[in-house]
Amino acid sequence: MNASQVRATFLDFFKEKGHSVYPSAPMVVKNDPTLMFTNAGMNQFKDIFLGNSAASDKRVVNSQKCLRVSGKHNDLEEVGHDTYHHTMFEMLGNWSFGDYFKNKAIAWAWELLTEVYKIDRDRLYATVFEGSPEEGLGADNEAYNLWKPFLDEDRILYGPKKDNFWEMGDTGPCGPCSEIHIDIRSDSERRKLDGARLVNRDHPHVIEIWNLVFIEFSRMSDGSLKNLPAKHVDTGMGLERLCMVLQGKTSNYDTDVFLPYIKTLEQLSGIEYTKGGDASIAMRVIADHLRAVSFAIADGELPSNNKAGYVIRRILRRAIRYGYTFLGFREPFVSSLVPVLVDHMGDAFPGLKAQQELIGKVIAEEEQTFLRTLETGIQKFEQHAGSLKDKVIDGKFAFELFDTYGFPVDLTMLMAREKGLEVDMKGFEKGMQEQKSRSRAAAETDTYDWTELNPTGEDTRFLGYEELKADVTPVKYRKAGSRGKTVYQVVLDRTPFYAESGGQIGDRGWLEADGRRYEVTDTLKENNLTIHVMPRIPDKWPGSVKAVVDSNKRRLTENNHTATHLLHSALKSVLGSHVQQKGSLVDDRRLRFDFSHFGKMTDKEIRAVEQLVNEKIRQNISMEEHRGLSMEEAGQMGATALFGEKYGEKVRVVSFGSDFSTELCGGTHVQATGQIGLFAIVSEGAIAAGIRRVEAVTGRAAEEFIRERLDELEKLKAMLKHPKDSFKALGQLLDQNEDMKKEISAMRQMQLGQVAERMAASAEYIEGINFVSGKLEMDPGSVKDIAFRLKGEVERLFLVIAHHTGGKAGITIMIAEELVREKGLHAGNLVRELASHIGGGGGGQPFFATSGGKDPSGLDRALSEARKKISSF
RNA sequence: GGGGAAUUAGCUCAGUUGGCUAGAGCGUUUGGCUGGCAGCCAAAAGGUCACCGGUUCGAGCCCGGUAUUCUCCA
Repeated sequence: MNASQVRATFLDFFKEKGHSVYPSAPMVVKNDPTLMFTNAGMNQFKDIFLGNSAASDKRVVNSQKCLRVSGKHNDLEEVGHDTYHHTMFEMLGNWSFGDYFKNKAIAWAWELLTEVYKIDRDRLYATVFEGSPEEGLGADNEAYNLWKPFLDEDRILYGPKKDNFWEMGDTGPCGPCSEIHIDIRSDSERRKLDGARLVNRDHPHVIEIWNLVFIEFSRMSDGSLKNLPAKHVDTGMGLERLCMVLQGKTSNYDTDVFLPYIKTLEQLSGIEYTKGGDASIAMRVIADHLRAVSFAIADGELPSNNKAGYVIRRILRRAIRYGYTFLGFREPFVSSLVPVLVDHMGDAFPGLKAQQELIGKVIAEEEQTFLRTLETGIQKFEQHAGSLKDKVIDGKFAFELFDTYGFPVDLTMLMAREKGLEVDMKGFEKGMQEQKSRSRAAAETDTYDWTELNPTGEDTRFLGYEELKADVTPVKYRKAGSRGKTVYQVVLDRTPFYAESGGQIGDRGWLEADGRRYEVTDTLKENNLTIHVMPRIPDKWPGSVKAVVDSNKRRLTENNHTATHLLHSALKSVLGSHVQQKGSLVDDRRLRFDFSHFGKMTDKEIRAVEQLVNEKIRQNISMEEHRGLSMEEAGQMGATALFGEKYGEKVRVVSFGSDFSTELCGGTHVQATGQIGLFAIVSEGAIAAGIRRVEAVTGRAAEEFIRERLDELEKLKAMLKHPKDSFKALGQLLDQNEDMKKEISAMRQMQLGQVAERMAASAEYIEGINFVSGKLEMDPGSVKDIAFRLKGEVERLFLVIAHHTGGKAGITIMIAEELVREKGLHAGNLVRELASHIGGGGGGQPFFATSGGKDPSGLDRALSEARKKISSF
């Protein structure tokens, strides 16, 4: 059975049992501050478990793409070293939202594994929760008894909190769980040692395959457990492991999920995958990370230097590093695996196929830059290693290499070993700890538990498509703060406030309670909650408050949002259908739109796009809006959906001219395009490989933008005295200026030459020294010039020039090199002595020195003292 | 969000406690030589040392700020 059959069988089995099949949510999470990536199948149902949203289907089945690389579940450093950890994996799960509980969950799991997938019964074990006195929880005897009909009692094991109490994160839904383990060792080994003794002992062949979680609590921020209003079932079975079992393998990497990449890597590197050794680890790392990174890019998350993008970069770089060190790759290689990946998974995940070119380009670009980083790191290392006194590489240096130049420390260690050196890892760790505590201190935020006012158990209803003010009921609020700043987050039963999403910023405005105004500074979405951010709240909440949106700001934002849709369509029609939205930001001042496109837009293309958008504005097209459509219906209307965007079951379609712009969108828009008035592109540029960014303004801001440019042009023309051909006039002016600059500089040189000559002629030959002196009204730069001219012209020179300009005085001394050698003179010392006459200081080298001071009246004295000095040489 | 670093000729980079009028290689232009493989020789052009301010007799170098890029941590 190959992977797609395994997946389909799972979904079909539960469909038969009355479950609705849900698609996988995007792997990259938006709107949840506690989570960057989907790390479990349950993430998209979190709000249902918490009681914030109602479930529309009581029984659900899905296969969810997950990424475990940060936070509570972090497997990144394990990946590759064993045969069963992954960064990205698919989690098969069946769900009950307040419907069936432990009984059916256990019975169906048994039925599917033994009767459908035909797994040997005598290889299976189950674990149940042993209880935890500190949490005040007893043993899960209910689950134990439910297993008894299927398994002998010596195959049902009690397990501790660590293994049998599942929590999503530091806070959130949780509950006891029952795991199913399988023993895939050979018969002879199984005879030698009972499998029950290897369960949860990190044995590579006695492993957990399915976790049945019985969710009934929510973990609060103070660590306590709260009962949830309903009980739920959340199960998760890793597709990759299941494939291993069903395909009779002992490593996930030997299944059809990973083997194609390993085969390709064998060809590219010329090294055989032998299952042992560093080269094999490297191949597993690369095969795993290729999948994670490609799916993340398809979901719209590009490698970058912070947040989720940084995690993606780190995964990719880990793959490159392993390929570089253990497979000998010196050129980009990960990107060349992308076509193999798309061949293999493109059918199950169309987003991957549609964006194949982009994924390849982005990965290749990242590989290039990282290989460059490695090169400079190696250079720095060689330099440092060359200047070493003992055989130990400073931990501080290793950390600097890593922290500042991104050079991986394991490479530092490897290179050190090759040279017979050691690395002071303690010093490195110390630097690392300091870095971490610095960041933690800076990022500390506190959120407190909710205070319930009028609980509803429903999503906030959004009124803002029609209303900008409404009388509403406060539902709950909490304090949130970071570094001393405290704000309140308030949830309402209904609200006219638009919460930031889909690139459109959140509304501002105020709440009126008991005749007083309380400012709303921002509106955010956290999962399905709409949160009003408020610096102050009423001491005592009334049953009803008036919510009022800042309508001016909202209208300007709507102009920009609609213009963004028009721009999107215009780009597609001018540049081609390969244009995909990669991100957007819409506020009241401007709009920003990122999209996939290869190469810079020409001026002509920019103008064409601008013209097309303005054309659509002048046509004053009315908005057509359809709410509550299914994805299928929206698809039939030709609506553009975004990869990596999570849509609910019911979607909204906004269209401006059904033949021009139709998009899935929850944002707010103008009633008719004419309101936008004018559209102007302000800039176009690159933000990553294959991704361009356009910034634009609308309405009054666009007018001002154009007005400013016209004014600028007008002023320039006026300065040129309104010539017939401004460009020609300016060109001539520039040429002329260039010529004159050259001429002036030549003349200045000539002048200086003349002065120098005159001075040379006035040389006095005293005791084997050509003494040249003079007092000049000149800037120090010119004096220096003269000094160096004379140096080339007069032999055995001792030059002293006293000069002043703008009330400042200076003395410059030049001494011929041979005099310096013969008599041991030092211009710097001499000039400092002379500078005392002008109230200043100075210095320089033995043959040339300068000084400066504020008192020009001492210049003559300085000169005569210089003359006297000669006799003492 | 917090730390570290980089920015010098068209490109890749040197530039050592602040002090030889800012250099190299490649590329460009010109002239000469030349039967080859990056042809050879000679010469020239090309720099607001990212930007703004400060310290100093003197700043590419030191200090502060800004911008851009890289990098680590969260």
